[in-house]
Amino acid sequence: MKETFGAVTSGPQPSAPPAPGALAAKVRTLAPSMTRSMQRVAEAVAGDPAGSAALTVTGLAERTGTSEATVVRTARILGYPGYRDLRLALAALAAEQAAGRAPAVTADIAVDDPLAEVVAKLAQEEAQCLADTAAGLDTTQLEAAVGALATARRIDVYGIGASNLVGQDLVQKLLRIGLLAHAPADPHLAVTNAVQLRAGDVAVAITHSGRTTDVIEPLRVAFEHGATTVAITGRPQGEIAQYADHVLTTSSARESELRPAAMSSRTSQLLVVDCLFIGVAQRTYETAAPALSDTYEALAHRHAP
Amino acid sequence: MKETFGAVTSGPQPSAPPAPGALAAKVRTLAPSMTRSMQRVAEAVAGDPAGSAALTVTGLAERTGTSEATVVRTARILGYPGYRDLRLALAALAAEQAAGRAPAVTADIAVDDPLAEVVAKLAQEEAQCLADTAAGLDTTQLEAAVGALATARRIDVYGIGASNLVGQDLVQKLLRIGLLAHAPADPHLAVTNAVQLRAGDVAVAITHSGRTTDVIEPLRVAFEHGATTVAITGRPQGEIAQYADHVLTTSSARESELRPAAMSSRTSQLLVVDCLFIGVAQRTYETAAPALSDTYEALAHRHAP
DNA sequence: CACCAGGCCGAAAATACCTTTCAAAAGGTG
DNA sequence: CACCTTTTGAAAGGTATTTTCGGCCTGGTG
Repeated sequence: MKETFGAVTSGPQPSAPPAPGALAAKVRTLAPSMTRSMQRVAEAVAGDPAGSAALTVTGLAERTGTSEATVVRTARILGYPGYRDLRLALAALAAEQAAGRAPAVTADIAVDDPLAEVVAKLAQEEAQCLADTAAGLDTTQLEAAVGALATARRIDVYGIGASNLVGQDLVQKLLRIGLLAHAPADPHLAVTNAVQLRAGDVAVAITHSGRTTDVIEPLRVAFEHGATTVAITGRPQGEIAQYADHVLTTSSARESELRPAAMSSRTSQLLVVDCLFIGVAQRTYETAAPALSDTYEALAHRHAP
Repeated sequence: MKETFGAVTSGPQPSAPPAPGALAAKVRTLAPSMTRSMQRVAEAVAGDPAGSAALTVTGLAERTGTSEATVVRTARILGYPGYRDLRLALAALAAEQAAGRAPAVTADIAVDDPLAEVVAKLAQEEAQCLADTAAGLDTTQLEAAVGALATARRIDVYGIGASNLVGQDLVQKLLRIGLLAHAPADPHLAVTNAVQLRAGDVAVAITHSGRTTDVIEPLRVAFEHGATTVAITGRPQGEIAQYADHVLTTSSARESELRPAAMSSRTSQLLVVDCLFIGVAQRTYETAAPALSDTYEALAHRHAP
C-alpha cells in the first residue's frame, strides 16, 4: 500500500476496529477526504448496506459506475483491510438494523396478510397460548391427575373433533409406556366404554368449551361409576367441572374469524397432555424408560436406511 | 459457479434465502443428516458465529480439524450456496446476537423434576420449537403449497402415528372450508388412495424423520401419478424430499430421554399445518368464511346451553 | 495557448480465497 | 474377509479481491 494522501493518521494504528453502527457517521466524516468516485461508493454503501453486502467487488463497482480498485480504496478509507471485510461489516450492520425494527406483531391475522406475516403471527399466538396455559395450570390438580393415571388399571379419554385428536395423542403416548388407554371417537362408543369403568380407572375429558354434550356425557357416566375423572377444559366453571375430580385449565388466545377457538385451544390442550405424560413417565420411570426404547426399536425397521 | 447476484440458485427446492436467526435452529434440524466432520463444523459455527465469521475457509477447516471441502459441504447443507455466503450470514447473526437478544437455552427435563418445573420447561421448549420453525419455514415453498391446496380437486394427507394425528387435524380444518381431504391411517389404504390421484390433486406427507417408509411410499405413488406433492418434515434432505414438489421444514427441539423426537416435532408440524390452513382460507375467503360459520352453527346444538 | 505537474482512475495482472474433483480411507454389510 | 458405500482431505481449478501500472483529467504555469 502506498500513500494516504491526507496522511493525517494521528495514531500509529490508522485503522481502528470499526464499530458497525458507526458506518454512516464514518462516511459523513470521511467523505471530504474522498475522491468523487469513492464518494459514490461510500454513498451506495451507507445508503443500502444490505444490498451492498450482497454484491461482489465487481458488482458494487458496476452499480456505482466505478472500478474494483476504487471500491477497495474506499473500503480502506473506511478503515477496513479490504472489501472483503467491509462486506462482512455491511452484512452485520444490515442485520443489526433489521433487528432494531422490533416487529412485535400482536395484531389479528387478516385476510390479506402476506404468508410470512401469517407464519410469524401464528407462531407468536401459539407461543402466547403456551405461556398462558403454563402460567394458569394448577400444579396440584396436575399432580393429582398424574397420580391417578400412573396407577390406573384402564384409561379412557373422551374428546370430539379436534379435541379427539389431542386425546389420541395422549393415548398414543400412554400406550408407549405400557398403560392401557383408549380414546373413542364415537360418542356412543365413549359412553359404552365409560360404563365399564370403576374405581381405579381414570377418565379424561377434553373439551374447550366445557359444554360439549358428547364429551360431558361419558365423563358423567365414568364419574358415577366411581372412576377418577379429569377434565381438560378452557372453562373450568363449565358444566363438565361438575363431574371432574381434577380440572386442568387451558388458556386460549382470542379467537378471530380466520382462527376459530378450536384451533388455538389445541395448542394449550397438547401442552397439558404432554405434562400429564411426562409426569406419568417420571412416576413410572422404571417401566416407562425401557418401554419407550423398546417401541423405538420396534419401529426402526419401518424407516428407510 | 457464477456469482450470487440475483442469481436464483440451483435446484427445484433452492431452500430460499435463509433468515440469519434461523441458523442455530437449522444446525439442530440438519445435524442428524450430517456426517461427523460436518457436525464438527456446524457446531463450531453455531457455537461461535462471530469467531467463525472472522475466519477464511482454510482457517475454519483448521480450527475444526477438517478440510476446506468439508466446510463448504457444511455450508451447502445449511442452505447457502457456499462458504462465502455462510460467512456473511454468520457476521449478520453475530451482530444480531450482539444487539441484545439472548438465545435462551433450555435445560433438559429430568426424571426428578417437580411437576411445576416440567410444565415450565415443556412450555418453553415448545415455544422454542415454534419460533425455530417459524424462522426456518420457507415462505416460497409454503406459498406454493397453499396455492396447490387451494385449487386442489382432492387432497390426501399421509402420516403415521403422531404425524397421522397432525394430518387429521389438517384434514378436519380443510373439510371445514369445503375442501375434499382425507388422511388414511392405514398405509395400504394410503397407497390405494394415492393411486387415484392425478394432476390437480395434492398429496401431503408428514414425517419427522423423512424416512418413514409407510409415508414415503404413498407420496411417491402420488408423485408418479402427477399429483402435486408436499412434504412436511424435519429432514428436508431426507428421502421423502425426492418425491416432494414442495418441502416444508419443521424444526425440532433436541430430544431427550423422556421427550422423544416424535413428541417435539408435533408442535412444529401443527404450526405448519395451521399456516397451510390459514393460507388456504385466505385464498378461498369468499367460500371459506361462510363455510366456517356454517359448521360453527351446525355444531352449536351439540353444546349444553 | 501549449505545456507540465500531480494525483485520480480503471484495466489487467497477481494473489488470496473459495469450490470442485478425485482418489484414498473409513465404515458398514453380507 | 471381501465387497460396496460413504466420508474425507489433498490438490487442481475457478472466482473474487487486491495490487500494479500506465493513461487521463485537472488545474496551474510559462
